[in-house]
Amino acid sequence: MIIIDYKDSRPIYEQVVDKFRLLILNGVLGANDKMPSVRTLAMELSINPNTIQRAYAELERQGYIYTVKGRGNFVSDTGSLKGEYKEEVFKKLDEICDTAVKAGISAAELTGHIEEYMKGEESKRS
Amino acid sequence: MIIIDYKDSRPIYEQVVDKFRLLILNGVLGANDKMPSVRTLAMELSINPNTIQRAYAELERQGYIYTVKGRGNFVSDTGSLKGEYKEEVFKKLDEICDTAVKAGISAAELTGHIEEYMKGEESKRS
Amino acid sequence: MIIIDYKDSRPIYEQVVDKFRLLILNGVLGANDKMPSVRTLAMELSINPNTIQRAYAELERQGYIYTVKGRGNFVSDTGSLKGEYKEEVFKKLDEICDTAVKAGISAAELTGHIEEYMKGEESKRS
Amino acid sequence: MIIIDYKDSRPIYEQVVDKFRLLILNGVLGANDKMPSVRTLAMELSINPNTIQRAYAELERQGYIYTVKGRGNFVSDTGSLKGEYKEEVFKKLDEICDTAVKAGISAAELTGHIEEYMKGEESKRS
DNA sequence: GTGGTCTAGACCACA
DNA sequence: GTGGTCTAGACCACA
Repeated sequence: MIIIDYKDSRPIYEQVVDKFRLLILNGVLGANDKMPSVRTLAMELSINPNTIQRAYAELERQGYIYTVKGRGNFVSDTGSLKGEYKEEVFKKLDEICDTAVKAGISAAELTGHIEEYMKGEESKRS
Repeated sequence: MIIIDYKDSRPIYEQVVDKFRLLILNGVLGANDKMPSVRTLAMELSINPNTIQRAYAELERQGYIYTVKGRGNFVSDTGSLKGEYKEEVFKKLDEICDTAVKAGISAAELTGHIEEYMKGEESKRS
Repeated sequence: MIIIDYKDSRPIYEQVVDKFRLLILNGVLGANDKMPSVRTLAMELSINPNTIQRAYAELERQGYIYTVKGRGNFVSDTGSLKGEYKEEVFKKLDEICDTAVKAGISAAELTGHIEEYMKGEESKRS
Repeated sequence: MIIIDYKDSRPIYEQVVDKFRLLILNGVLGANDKMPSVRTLAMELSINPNTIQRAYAELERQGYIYTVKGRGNFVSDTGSLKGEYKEEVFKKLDEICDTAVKAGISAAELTGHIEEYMKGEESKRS
């Protein structure tokens, strides 16, 4: 379900956070589903439990999961999360576009590329 | 000419690199212009000279500047750089869009947002 | 009668204790009333019986209930309990106010806020 | 400057966070002041550096400090923080008052006690 | 069994 | 020197 990319420069705990965010946002993990236990997942991924712990703590802080002491971690209601995630994505896009324009790339080139790319992806999936 | 944002989480050398890339790409610094000396710039920004050194090394590695021993650093021909920079930006955009789609955000929302945003920016500048 | 909030970060046994303390203090449960049996309540709330056991032990320790072997748990006389509870609340309030003042919030702001808030609550109930 | 209370049930990292929040909010530590280095503070308090690290990470997340890689941690502008802290305190007070009222303590008793207490504290300081 | 905290110690990026 | 990440391993509270 989750694969760590050791060549990725991002820290492991962040990769774990991102993987679970996707799984939760697109409904693979539904509200109140039980997350794998810290120890189990640590074993599965051959990662130290502390690292998983940190990822789960971050997921909880962001509202993706909640902890019941002695029982485990569970997925929260996805309700407002999708909106927040969208804002996050939009903000990243805006920043990239801003600096791109400053570097002399035209707005038309940027929007053109994205539309092109998304069409390509769409046709791949269909 | 260059301002460091200490509250930015990115390392200082990376901020310096990015600032110069923009200055070179949009022509503020032209081909064969002399870069400020490592020591001077370090003093100006109250930064460790090692950090500037590292930024310059990175700029040279990416082909934005070249070094003449004993004389200093100079801006390269911008020729191919703009194309490479564009590729870099496009790649970043594609990655963000990919994960966004995986999280359940539709392609239409993404392209829609970007077009909207770029139009807003364009009208601000005009 | 009792609802557990799994998203609450406090341990379950503590939530159970607090709920019963309120029920006893405001008279919903009167002196010598029988408490639900450990097993029954555990079933009702889908909670581990050990957890209820622990909550009851804590309630007994604080004097809110007493145990009769073989017969069950019963509510104590509320007599002195209300006074103790009040002390407890006052102590918590004092601590919060102390640190607030240390952080630079004025005493007037604190008392002002509380009066304001209580008036609002009072009017809601009437 | 900072003292850990091992009898306090709260985790060490949380105590460190709270101590620094007070120092920053009431101006003992001003904007852009350097925080003690993780290692130094760890030595001083005979605490593991990881624990300090965690406290600092939390302080950064809450906006009290910012990190400059390779340089250290620095105090942020206190501007909006005081307002947020006040909200936090008010929320805690409201919750306590709510449950107190549910337990049968009158609003008048609560506000009366606080006013009384704050007056007492005020006269101590003057 | 489940998560939370902490220590000891290592290694890395950055300045 | 400074912070950031990670491992190994221990101990505790809670269910």
